[in-house]
Amino acid sequence: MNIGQAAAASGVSAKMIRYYESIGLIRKTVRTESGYRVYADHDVHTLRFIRRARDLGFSVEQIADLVSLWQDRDRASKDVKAIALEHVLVLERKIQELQEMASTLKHLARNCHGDARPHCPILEELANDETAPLPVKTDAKFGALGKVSA
Amino acid sequence: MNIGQAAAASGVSAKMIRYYESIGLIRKTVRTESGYRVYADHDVHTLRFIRRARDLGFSVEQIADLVSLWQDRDRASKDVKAIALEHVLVLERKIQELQEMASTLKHLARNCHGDARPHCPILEELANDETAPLPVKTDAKFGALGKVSA
DNA sequence: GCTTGACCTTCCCATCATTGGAAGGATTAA
DNA sequence: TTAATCCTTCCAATGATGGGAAGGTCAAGC
Repeated sequence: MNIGQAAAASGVSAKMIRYYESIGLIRKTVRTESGYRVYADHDVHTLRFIRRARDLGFSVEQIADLVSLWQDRDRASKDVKAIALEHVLVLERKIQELQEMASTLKHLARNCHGDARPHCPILEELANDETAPLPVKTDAKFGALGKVSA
Repeated sequence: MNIGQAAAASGVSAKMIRYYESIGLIRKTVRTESGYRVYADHDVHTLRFIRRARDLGFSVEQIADLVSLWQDRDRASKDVKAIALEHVLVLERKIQELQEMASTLKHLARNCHGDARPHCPILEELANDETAPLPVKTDAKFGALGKVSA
């Protein structure tokens, strides 16, 4: 099986298969005399596993861990579960972040007439200086006020 | 005001201020004789606006639109509202995607003992070939079966 | 056998917003 | 004067993916 067929059979693009090989997520395959990569059914099986994990939002690094646990007959299921639950936490943190953005925006939009007039609470809120930004990297080591005399 | 002070006052890092300038999101500032960028209060105000928009997840491109609407006294609030609501849609789509991932994973994790034994429904599901992947770019133009005879 | 088109190879570039760091000049306080 | 701090520009990296060029290979049809 060539890479294109493996791609179609696994749902992982040929580009990504080569990439996964280059970063060591999957092993280098046998090549034909002319240099074409050759894949067997079990390679496609692995690619499908990777594809499913990717669809669940796992990072390539986590996928590498999952693949190696998958191929380890003596794995402990708690190791797999730990990766999954850690990822759930990340997902839920992200979800909450996005929900906060969305609800703020919906609130602002609800109060915006959305007509031809210029008055707009959305812009007003964005321009609102009362909303203090958190500290941030400034390039300067002691912030806007200079070094506080110790 | 130097860039570091503008950064501390706005919550946008000096690095990003330079970047925003380079891509044209903000105007080039006056410089001192020695080349230091000089910022005024209204620049900080703009940077805070940008920072607030960024915190709400707007892309730089959208922020550029918002800034220009903000500075246009004759804007129509519907133009602002359209950008905001479009972004809400994107956010909600993303939220749903992440929620599906999280709920699948939680379901799988609930059924995984998470002990020292190797049996693991999480890995089983990832390895499940029944879950058909969607079509994907393969590098090949006619998929795994070759060109269908027309 | 030769042409053609589909397929493969490697290599480089772009994305998006952001950070890191190097090399070197400017400013400022002690 | 010196040392610390800040500024400058430029280059690189992130993560996962796609785009595309330049060129070699393979299979089908004439």
